[in-house]
Amino acid sequence: MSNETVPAATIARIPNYLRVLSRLADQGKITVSSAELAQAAGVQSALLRRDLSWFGTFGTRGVGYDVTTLRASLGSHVGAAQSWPLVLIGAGNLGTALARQFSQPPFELAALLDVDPRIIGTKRAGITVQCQTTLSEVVATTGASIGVIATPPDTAQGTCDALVASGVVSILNFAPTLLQVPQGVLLRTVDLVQELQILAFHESHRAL
Amino acid sequence: MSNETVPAATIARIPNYLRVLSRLADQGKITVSSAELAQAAGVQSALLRRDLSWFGTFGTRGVGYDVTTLRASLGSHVGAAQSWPLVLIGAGNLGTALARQFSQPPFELAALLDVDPRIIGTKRAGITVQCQTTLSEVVATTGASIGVIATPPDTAQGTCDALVASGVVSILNFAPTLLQVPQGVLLRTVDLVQELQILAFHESHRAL
DNA sequence: GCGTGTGAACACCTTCACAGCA
DNA sequence: TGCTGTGAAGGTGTTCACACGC
Repeated sequence: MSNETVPAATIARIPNYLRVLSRLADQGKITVSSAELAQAAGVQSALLRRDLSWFGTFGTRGVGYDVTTLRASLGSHVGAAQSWPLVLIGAGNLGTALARQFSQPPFELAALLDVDPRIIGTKRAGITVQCQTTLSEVVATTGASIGVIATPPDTAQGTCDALVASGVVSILNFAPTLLQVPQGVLLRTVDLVQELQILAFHESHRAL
Repeated sequence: MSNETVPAATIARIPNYLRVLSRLADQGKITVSSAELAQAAGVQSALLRRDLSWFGTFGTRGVGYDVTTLRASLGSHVGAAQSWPLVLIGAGNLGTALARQFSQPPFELAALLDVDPRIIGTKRAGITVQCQTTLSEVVATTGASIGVIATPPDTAQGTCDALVASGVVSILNFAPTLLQVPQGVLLRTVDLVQELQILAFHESHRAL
């Protein structure tokens, strides 16, 4: 079972489960049933069990799951076992906000870059902003494989190309643009306005 | 066809199509085929046609779609015909970044609120930050039906409750917390770290 | 001939329901 | 008995492939 490809939908839910498990662990809970965990994560219990089954069998029938064990196992499958150095480009408000959120394990902010000479050298979210021209050097020395784009949309493609050129193979894009990347580079775009538009759609169709 | 419920997956793609259509319109393009449009939006042409078919038939066989007509029709179905006043709570870096992005049509930033006395009264993203205690007053006077949460996670639920109490029925949450809302309130949570975790998962499974 | 619109096939994802083990 | 793990069923979303109209 654990050798097939894990569904994308499952992967998207794992971080949720991990967050809930951490909260439960903080509360001192030892074991948890699929029903409880699912409720806290906002999904059906059968779906939770199905999701977990892709990674192995963790539970004890009649009892439930050991909170810390499950968190550790799940985390290791999701890459929480290793540390992920990141390069973040764009130190505006969005970049600064992301820098703060992306400084928690297993992620590690290797560098925060920008092109604006007025903010290069200043500190944002506890890290000194470096000049974007040092990108490939930074990638080489830190071994960062993930790049985050938080630049204005018109410079996003150029930034993306620079990231690819310097050897980054996974890119998370927050600029509202469709980016082109070569084969083999993993790109994920988060469009903040799009989320609002989805909400507006539902809102305007309430009266059905 | 247009009377059934539109799939959530389709709705999530419409903003993409609209963005591409706008770009094409700016470039002076008059008509576009489903193949071109789909390519630019990063989907299969058949999927694009299927998506459009939920809203009506817009194309001309053998020719394609009229760019401006399609954009207008699609936009009207998605709520772009009316204006959406928003209330944004949390004027930190994230809130400020969102405020700027959420000030474009059809959205209108009715108010930017915070609890921190040091930033209340200052300007962020072109709007003066108001005290959060004025929330229900602001909602009442502006008629805002959408609220955006950009506060720290520990105050997010309280903020959410306040939004609901003041009459907001759609909430977009950027705090990494699972929020509870009463029946009838539409909640959408965007977890920025989660996106990064999904990327890390794929990255750590490259060697399959 | 070309490209849309769509029935039908397919793939993916979720839920049901229950066997099996603590 | 209680809860997990999972075959089987059901539902949702995507792709195929082609009839139809320009």
